[in-house]
Amino acid sequence: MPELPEVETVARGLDKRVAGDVIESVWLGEKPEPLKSSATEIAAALERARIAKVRRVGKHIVFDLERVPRNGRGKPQAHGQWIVHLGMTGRMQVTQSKDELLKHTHAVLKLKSGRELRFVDPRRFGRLEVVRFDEKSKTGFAAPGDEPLDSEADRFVELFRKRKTPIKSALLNQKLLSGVGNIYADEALFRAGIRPRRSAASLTLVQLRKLHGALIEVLKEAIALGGSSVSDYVDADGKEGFFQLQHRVYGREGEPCQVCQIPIKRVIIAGRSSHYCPHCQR
DNA sequence: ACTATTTCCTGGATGC
DNA sequence: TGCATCCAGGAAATAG
Repeated sequence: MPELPEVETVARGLDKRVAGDVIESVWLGEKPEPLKSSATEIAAALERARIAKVRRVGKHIVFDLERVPRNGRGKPQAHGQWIVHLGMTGRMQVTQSKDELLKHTHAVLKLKSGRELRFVDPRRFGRLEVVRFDEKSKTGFAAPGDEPLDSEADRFVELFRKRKTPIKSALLNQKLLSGVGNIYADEALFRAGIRPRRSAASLTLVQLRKLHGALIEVLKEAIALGGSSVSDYVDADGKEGFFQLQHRVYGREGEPCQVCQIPIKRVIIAGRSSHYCPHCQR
């Protein structure tokens, strides 16, 4: 499941491989498509655009697009952005055009280098959209919440301290922080020693600060290992991540806690599996 | 203004 | 072996 560390890994891989390349043509799959923008809008924004940069914003992959003047001279102009959300099973591939098309391929971009950039998503939870710049506005895509890795402790505390909802739900709320999903919410709560059902408002300042530190720590460690491969996540090179081996609670229901040996519990909060140690987390 | 619940979607796992 | 059912979950939509 692509959360912040997985999307960061994919975006870095894509930037390394396709930045500087030019999109020559776009194919989009049959309806119903996982599109937020219309197919026409997407094709119009992408065709003949140069990929200046690929980066992550929240759980979104942002392709910064430029247009090169028709005569080939003059500076490329910032033109718009292509936003890809991988959902649960979404995947970006950089392939040769002769490579076999995977089932559930919803978008194929032909690149000037002869390669293709493909979006594959069996479960169709992913989303594609474009943001086009004009003379007046070059406001790019912005995630609804704060970037977890850039968040300051004081700001983090302020975001959460008045919420009555369980801290687990608050961590998953993209309007507060953008990028945290089920795995890293559970892992951060374990590291901070906080039970997922505790209401955010009931936590002390010390606990909230500890959670802030734990979240940044676990996200950074996960990025360093290329993210977590559970179900079918792979990066832009088709390689799996390794952070799933470091999970201390997620997906470990019934296994002994690595700290106290008490079995890890699993409960449902806000419709999501939540894993925790009943002894270490209070 | 918040918070909680439902819905979307398909492959893989499980049960009888 | 085969068929039905359940489950995973991000975020938008809906309801309270």
